[in-house]
Amino acid sequence: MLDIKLIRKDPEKVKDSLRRRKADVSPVDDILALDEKRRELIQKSDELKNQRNVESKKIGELKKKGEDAEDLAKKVREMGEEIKNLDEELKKVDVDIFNILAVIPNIPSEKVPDGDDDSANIEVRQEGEIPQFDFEPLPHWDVGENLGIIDFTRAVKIATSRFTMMKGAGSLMERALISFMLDVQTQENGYTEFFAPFLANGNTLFGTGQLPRFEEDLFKCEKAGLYMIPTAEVPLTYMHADEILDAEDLPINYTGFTACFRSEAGAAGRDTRGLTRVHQFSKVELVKLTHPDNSYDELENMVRDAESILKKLKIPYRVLVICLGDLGFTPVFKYDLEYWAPGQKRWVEVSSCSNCSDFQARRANIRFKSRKGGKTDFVHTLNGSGLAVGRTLAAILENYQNADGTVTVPEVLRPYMHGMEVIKKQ
RNA sequence: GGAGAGGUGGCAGAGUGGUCGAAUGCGCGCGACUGGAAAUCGCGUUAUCGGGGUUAAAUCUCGAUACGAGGGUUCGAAUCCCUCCCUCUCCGCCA
Repeated sequence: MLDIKLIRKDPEKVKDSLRRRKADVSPVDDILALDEKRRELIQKSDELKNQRNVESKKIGELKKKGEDAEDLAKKVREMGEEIKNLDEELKKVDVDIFNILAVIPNIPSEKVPDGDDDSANIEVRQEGEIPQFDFEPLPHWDVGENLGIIDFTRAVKIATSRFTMMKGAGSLMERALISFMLDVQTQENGYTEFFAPFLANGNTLFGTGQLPRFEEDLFKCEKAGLYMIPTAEVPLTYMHADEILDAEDLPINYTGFTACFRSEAGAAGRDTRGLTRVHQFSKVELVKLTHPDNSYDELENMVRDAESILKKLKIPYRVLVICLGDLGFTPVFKYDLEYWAPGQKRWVEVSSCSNCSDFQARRANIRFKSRKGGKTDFVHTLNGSGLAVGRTLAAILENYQNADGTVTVPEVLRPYMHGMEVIKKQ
C-alpha cells in the first residue's frame, strides 16, 4: 500500500512509477479527486460533531439545574442526522480510496533495471564449480525415480497432478535439508526460529500483498475462511501486525520452516515434470523487519545468508538482480538465486530475496518507535528463501549424480542423514 | 460440541449514562540527588485523521475519532441493548 500523502504531495512520482511498469496511471487522479472530497466531508462532519459535543454538555447542565432542554435537544438531534449522512458518505469515499490503493503496486527502486521479463534480469555474480560429467547427466526426476526416492505417480493418486511424494532416502534428505538450513540460519546467521501456522486469514494475506489481486494463486479452505500460505513470509511478517516495535530491537531476523501451497494458476504446461513447480513444497524462509534507513544493507545480508546454504552444499549458482517486468507487486528491489541444473542444462530459481520497503508494513500496520522519543514510522519488511527445499534437493540430485545412477550426499548433510554418504537404489 | 466468566493505555487494574483519553500502581523516558550506582523525589509518557502553522520536516496549536469489532438506544455511551470475534474455567470428544 502506498502512502496517500505521497500521492497527494507528489502524484507525478507515482505516475512515473506506474508508467515505468507500463501500468495505467488513471488511479492516481481518481485518488486525488476522492481525497479532496474526503477531506471536505471530514471537515464538515468534525465541525458538526464539535457543535454537538458543546451543545450536549449544555443540555447536561440545564437538566442538572432542573431546566427544560427539549428545544436544544431537538436541535442537536437534527445535527445528529446530518452527521450520520456525512459519515455514511465519507465511509463510501474511504472504501473507494482503499480499493484503488490496495491494487496499486509498490514503487520500484531506481536501481531496478528496465525490462519486460526475466531475460532482462542482470547477473551480478556466479559462485561454485559447475561439475563436469563423463556421462550424460539426467534431470533430477529421472535420478530420483530411478533410485526409488521420489514417487511422482502415487502422490497424484492421493491429490492431483503437481503433487509429489518422497520416499526413503529422499524423504530423509528432505527433512535433513530443513534441519540443516534452520541450523545454519539460527546458529550462524542470527535468525530466530518459528514454527508458524500453515493457514492464514484474509487480513493476513492482504497485509503481505497476496490479496486482493492474487487470490487465484492461493488455495483456500472455504469452510474455515482460511488460505493455505504460499510462503512462511506471510505468517512471519504478519505476526507483528498492529504493533509498534521498539526501534532498539531492529532489525528483527526471523526464520521458519513451513510447507508452502501454490495453485500455480497460469503455469499450465510449465515445469510439468519433477520437483520444480509443485502445489506443495517445503521451504525455510528468512524475514527481516528493519529500520527504513538500512533495509538495502539488510537485503545484502539476507542474500549472503541464503547463499551460505548453497555454498555449504557446494551447489553452483548465480545471483541475479530482477528487472522491472519480473519484479512483482510488492518488492522495491529483488535478488534471485539460481542453481545450475546440469541434467536440464539451465539455471533454476532456488531463492528470491526482496526488499518490500514499507509496502507490507503499511498494509499490516507494523511500526516502530524509539523509547527515547521520536516519531512512529513504518518498518521495512524483507523476505527471502533460505532456501526452497524441493528445488535444493533437485539441485543435489542433478549436481551430485554419479555414472552408476547413485547420488553422493553432500558432506554437510551427512550428519543429518545418519552418516549416509551415497544414495543407492532402494 | 455443552455450560459459565470476561475483553479498558506497554503491563496490572479502577471506572455502570455527561465533568473519562480514562484514577492508581508497575514499567519506560527526562531531570534532581550521588564519586558512581541503588533507593528516593520531581516532571513526562496512546494512536490515528482533519484544520492552522512551517520552504519542508520535527516541535507547536485547534478540532474529530478510538476502552475487542460492527450496529443500535440517547441531546450525550468505556458504561445500556443486539450481532460477531477472541480469551479463560468446567464438562464432553480428540492427534
